[in-house]
Amino acid sequence: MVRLPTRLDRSFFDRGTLLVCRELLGKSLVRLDDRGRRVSGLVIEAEAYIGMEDLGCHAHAGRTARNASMWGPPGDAYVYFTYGMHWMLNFVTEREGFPAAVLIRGVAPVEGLRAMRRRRKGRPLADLANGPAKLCQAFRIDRHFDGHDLCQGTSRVFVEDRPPVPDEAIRSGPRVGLDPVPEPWRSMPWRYRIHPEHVRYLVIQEERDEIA
DNA sequence: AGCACGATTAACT
DNA sequence: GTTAATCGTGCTC
Repeated sequence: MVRLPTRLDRSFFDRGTLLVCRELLGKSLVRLDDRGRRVSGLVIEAEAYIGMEDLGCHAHAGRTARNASMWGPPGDAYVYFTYGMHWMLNFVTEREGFPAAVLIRGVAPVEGLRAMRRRRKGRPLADLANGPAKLCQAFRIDRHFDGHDLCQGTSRVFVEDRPPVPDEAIRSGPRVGLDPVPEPWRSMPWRYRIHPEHVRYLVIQEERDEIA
């Protein structure tokens, strides 16, 4: 029997951030455009940012207009602007009032490759969404989605369930880009990614819709 | 009002 | 390996 993919609901995100981060790997990030067309890809890399104690987390300096979404309910988006040109997509985790989120750092394109390539100025498949700012370009995600409820039925950005990825296919290590952050936060192994060989296998399962 | 910085990327040498 | 791009944000004056 064929099961239609189901959208992850709030209970998925209302758990420990490391668990959510780990389990987001292999799920499908979906973006619907204004005509209902799908751009999608499998989450292949993600990082956890957990609470005000975590000196690598934007929440550590307290709540501001920019990072307020992190204190919101699980399943909301936290989208912020950085380096004068880049947007970053996070999913808020844990109970409302506790600031934590998972940064989506990489996606393997599956649907809407043409739209992605247009938005990414004709770059090769491998460079379409293999970075936190790149995937926001490819999926056209910006401040419009900050504080947006991704679990609501009308959301144009959401995550669809997929089978769990086995532990053997997953690597973890220190988070990226935290050079000035003091230990132990700088070295916490809160970055998770799927081994490239297994990504290849998963994408084949998805039957990618267009020729590279 | 001014200023330093950034959970990055692309284009260099 | 290095570095410019580019600007919203948060902090200081």
